[in-house]
Amino acid sequence: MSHFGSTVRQLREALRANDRRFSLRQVARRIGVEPAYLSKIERGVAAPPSEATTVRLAKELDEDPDMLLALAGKVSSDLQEIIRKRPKLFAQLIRELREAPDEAVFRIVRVVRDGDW
Amino acid sequence: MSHFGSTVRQLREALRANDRRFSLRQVARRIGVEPAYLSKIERGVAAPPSEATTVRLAKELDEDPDMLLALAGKVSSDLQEIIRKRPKLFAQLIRELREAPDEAVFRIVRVVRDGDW
DNA sequence: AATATCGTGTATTATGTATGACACACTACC
DNA sequence: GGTAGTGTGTCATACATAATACACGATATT
Repeated sequence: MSHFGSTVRQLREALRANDRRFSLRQVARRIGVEPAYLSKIERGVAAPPSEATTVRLAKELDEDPDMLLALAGKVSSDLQEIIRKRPKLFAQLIRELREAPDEAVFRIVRVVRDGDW
Repeated sequence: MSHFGSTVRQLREALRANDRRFSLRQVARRIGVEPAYLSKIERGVAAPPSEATTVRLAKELDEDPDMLLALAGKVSSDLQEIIRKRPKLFAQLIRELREAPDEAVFRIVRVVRDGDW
């Protein structure tokens, strides 16, 4: 469905071009899974791994964890927790922003970050 | 952990006070699950049900689905989908708003809803 | 009193999730 | 040309999720 596996493979191969420590086997070893499993994941034979494993993989490949989690069809559990604490409020906000252009959302982020409200 | 079951029971009993159609059995029947299962859920013997069942239950009890889903430890899949489409953007926004007061978040909702973006 | 309805206990099941173990063939290196 | 490293195929497993089926005793209704 979504190209989680192929994206991972692509990222890993790119790193590997400059550093032979990024073989499938060595990466698998560093993130703590069996090579056969990572192989299946990269080829889409196995579904994307758990959140924890996906995050370790993202860090290993120097990629944004939220990005990789999204490709895996997941949303980081810390974000979910924030939403669950005020479900009505955040549900409304997020649905309201569904179609808002990137720039508009980012403008809000900036306003909130700089904190002059 | 969280009182999903007891909340459901409380909501149902409240409705039942004025309408005997809100017995556990009849509610279970209307939302399409076995009475024994709903019984276990209300007592916390079984974990909260699936998202679909939780939403049917919320509607039956005239409660906000996002609220009940939150008590069930879940986040509505339609919200997750919105986030997954622009993970970095929404992740940043939500984390930025983690500690923001309700009123501040709601002000943003209002601006977005009414605003010219 | 008979009947219907109620909530619950126990046992069971189907499906999905997240992986590990081991063997094999290919390639690269010294 | 052996040794080490590589990716992959097959099989198995442990655990969680999401429920159903049936029986039973208590309560309410007519």
